[in-house]
Amino acid sequence: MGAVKTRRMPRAVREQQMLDAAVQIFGRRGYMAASMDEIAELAGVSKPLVYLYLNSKEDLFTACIRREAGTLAEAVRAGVRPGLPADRQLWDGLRAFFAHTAGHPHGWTVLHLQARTHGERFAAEVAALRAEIVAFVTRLIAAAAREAVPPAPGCVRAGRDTRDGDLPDQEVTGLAEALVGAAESLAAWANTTPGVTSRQAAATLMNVAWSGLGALMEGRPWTPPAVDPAVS
Amino acid sequence: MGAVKTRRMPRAVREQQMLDAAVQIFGRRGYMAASMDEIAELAGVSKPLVYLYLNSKEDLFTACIRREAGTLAEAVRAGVRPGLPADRQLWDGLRAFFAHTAGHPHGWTVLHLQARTHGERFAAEVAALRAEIVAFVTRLIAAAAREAVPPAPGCVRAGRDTRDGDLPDQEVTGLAEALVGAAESLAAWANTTPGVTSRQAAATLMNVAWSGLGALMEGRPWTPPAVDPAVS
Amino acid sequence: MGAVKTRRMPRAVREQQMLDAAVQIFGRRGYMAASMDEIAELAGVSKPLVYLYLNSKEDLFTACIRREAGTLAEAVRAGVRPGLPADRQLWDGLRAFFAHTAGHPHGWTVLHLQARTHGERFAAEVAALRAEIVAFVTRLIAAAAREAVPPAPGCVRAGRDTRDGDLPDQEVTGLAEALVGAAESLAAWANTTPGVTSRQAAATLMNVAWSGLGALMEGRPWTPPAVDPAVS
Amino acid sequence: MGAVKTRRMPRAVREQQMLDAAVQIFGRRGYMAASMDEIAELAGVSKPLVYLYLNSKEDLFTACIRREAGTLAEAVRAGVRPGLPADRQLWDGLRAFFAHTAGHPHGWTVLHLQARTHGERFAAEVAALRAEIVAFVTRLIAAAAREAVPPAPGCVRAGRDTRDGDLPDQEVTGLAEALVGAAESLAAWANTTPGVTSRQAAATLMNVAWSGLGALMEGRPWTPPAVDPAVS
DNA sequence: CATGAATGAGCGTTCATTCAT
DNA sequence: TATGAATGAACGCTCATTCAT
Repeated sequence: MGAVKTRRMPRAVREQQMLDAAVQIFGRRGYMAASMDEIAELAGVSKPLVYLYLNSKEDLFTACIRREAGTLAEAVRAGVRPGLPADRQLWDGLRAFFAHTAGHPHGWTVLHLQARTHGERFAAEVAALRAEIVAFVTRLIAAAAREAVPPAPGCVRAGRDTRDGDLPDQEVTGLAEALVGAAESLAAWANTTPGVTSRQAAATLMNVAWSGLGALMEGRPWTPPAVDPAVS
Repeated sequence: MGAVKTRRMPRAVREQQMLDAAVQIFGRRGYMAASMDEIAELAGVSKPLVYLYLNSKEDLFTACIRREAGTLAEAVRAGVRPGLPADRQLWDGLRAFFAHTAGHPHGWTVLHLQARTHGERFAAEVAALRAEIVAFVTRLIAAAAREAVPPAPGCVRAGRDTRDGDLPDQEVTGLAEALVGAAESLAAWANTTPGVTSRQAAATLMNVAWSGLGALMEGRPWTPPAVDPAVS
Repeated sequence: MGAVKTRRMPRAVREQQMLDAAVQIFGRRGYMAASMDEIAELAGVSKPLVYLYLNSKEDLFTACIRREAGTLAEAVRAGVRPGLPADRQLWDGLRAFFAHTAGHPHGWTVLHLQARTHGERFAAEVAALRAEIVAFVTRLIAAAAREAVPPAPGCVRAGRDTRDGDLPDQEVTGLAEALVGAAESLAAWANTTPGVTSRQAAATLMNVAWSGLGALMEGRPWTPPAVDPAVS
Repeated sequence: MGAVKTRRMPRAVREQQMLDAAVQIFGRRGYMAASMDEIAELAGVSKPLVYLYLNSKEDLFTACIRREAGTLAEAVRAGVRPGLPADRQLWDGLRAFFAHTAGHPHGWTVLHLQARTHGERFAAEVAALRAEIVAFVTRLIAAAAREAVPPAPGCVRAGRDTRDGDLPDQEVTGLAEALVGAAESLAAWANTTPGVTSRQAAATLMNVAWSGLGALMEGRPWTPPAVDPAVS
């Protein structure tokens, strides 16, 4: 392990090596437990060079987060073709997401666990990525609602108006949050459970999510029990 | 701030004070950034006493995790009445889960973020809790399937056999994982987004999840597109 | 060298040992070149203890400056008896000053050289001491002027009014500055030149200074040549 | 800021640019806090070139000291015309000294503060300059004594023989030391106190010093009190 | 002549942990 | 029971200095 000691590399290359090493160490040990010494050694350079190029531990961590967030977002974006129906887009996005996280476990750990655990400054970096994905999912849900709506012109389903605005914004966001959380959870599960492919994980999620959304939008929601006064 | 300085407390009480302080500090600062000095000070005792009772930082953290996992599990257990229908049990469990995490933010942070980011040793502790919850949800899903299946004896739904075993174990576990992940994500969302109550979060989740499960078990799953040979 | 390793000392004692060591090292190496390691070793304690008691290198240096400035000021104050004539007070003050600086060379170096060379923050600390001494000298000069004035009641010397206000404030301050600077210079000279006692140094300075002041106050100043237009 | 980037300069010029930059940085930050990076950048050259021309930080600092000492000495020398009376020579020398230090504050800081605070090696460099100035002043005092002595042939002043040898060498040196110290102190005072010109500072010093010397040489010294046996 | 790339060595600071009382 | 006193070990960061081109 540890890059072959090749001297005199151009700066850009060295920087990527350092980021590779840093993502690995940060993913394994966590931000605080990771030592710059270990990162430098794994990158095959001396510590001062890491500081020369990346300034500080904080900046290095931020650079890791940005790079990993960028490649993950790009992977999902590349997996989705905008023209297709909403369910197909979601399916493709999920497949790309599971595939990328499975292929970059350290990067995923950095984004999913480490960045959110060590200070607002880092959490904010990932929050942008998450917000982008949640927005993407939100758009798909809205699109699905629109596609699903016009069953019969003039038809009104049981006491509910079923135009797009059928689902309040906040509920849509909540649904997107739930879906993203489920996906994150399944990614970890699929990546650590032998015998589960990322395709199966995606299928499982689509199954429950898309059907649930359909039922929801067709006006067949699950009804909570009347408020139990003892629990509020 | 900090417990009132009362001398000569029985050991059990002192230990709880220390754990209270530790959970708070670990939750606020994270495992590594938390200092034994600060914990001892907040607990109102001297540092050697912390070591006398709890041996080391690792052991102290483990004790925190165990206690918080125990109280969370107990809260969920207490919220559910076994005799009721599966959907009601799930609803009650979710409500209890959201309520407890909202009421113990430091404890929840310790379990959800800190314990999973600082070494296998701690992650394993929470994994046990998560496994218990996933198992609980898995049982409910299975029960729901059983309840849903025999709608009319002799009825056979479109080409699929719809007994319990209809859904393979692995898929059920996957569904449970997804549901738990969605719940975790929604807990964070509801706890940090103003205007969203934990009840609404629970309702949103039940809506999509239960409807989705119903559709699944009635043999109307979402069908993935045929494998695109170009992407595998 | 280095205190005998005596364990478990009360805090106040240890702090003085640390300050002793720090003054010595700071005096010898300068603020920046002094290492906390060396100071701790000379004090006979571990480095963390130095930080526990004195917080940081800056604070340690400040503490050194304050202590040395305090003892020097105290020594001068103790050497002067307020009731005596101005020349006697100045003489006693000089003797005390030379004696103290000769007896505490490291402390004097810290005050005179190091503190003024390493940042405004430290310079300001010594400035207070210096201001006190300059003020003391200023008072003596003014007193001398008052004593010298009434040679004959009604007598007016050549075109100059010879009350106290005779010498403008700024000039008095300048004189005090000059005298203090001369004293500092002579202290270094006497302390490093073999065969020169601090008594001789004091006598030399009194000789020129007091006579000069006398001449000045009697209205026989040295007259600068007319302004040479070539030099401005 | 920083020299315009002009390539291919002759070595001598480049060296001067480096020394200019170094004096400025050393003066501002102090010897240890000054970084070769900053100096090279301010000089507009790359760091290896600084090492190529000036070997090391120590050598660079030494070169700075030598150059600044040289220009200061030269300025004083140029300000004094040997044929004139001693008091006029001293006055001119002081004026030149104050003017040069005021005009080269970084250089003066390097000589007066930095060089004396960072090791014998550098202190010795400035000591040479100081010795030269002290020697110059010593000569002037001696000349003044000679001028002052033969006021009236045959005249003998109160019990003291007043030829040149009247003042022992050591005392003359001490006087010169005092005067130089006073000048240094006044230079700092005049350069930092608004409303005080270097001309006033010089006048103040001449006033007290020359009158004092005069009184001294005319055999009217200040007499120290009898040794107080209690104090030694 | 000039520089981008690279490092050995060391420093200020902190922290979990223990001893002696 | 409880604590003031003390430390070994490590970490983030910087800097003077040198290759290789």
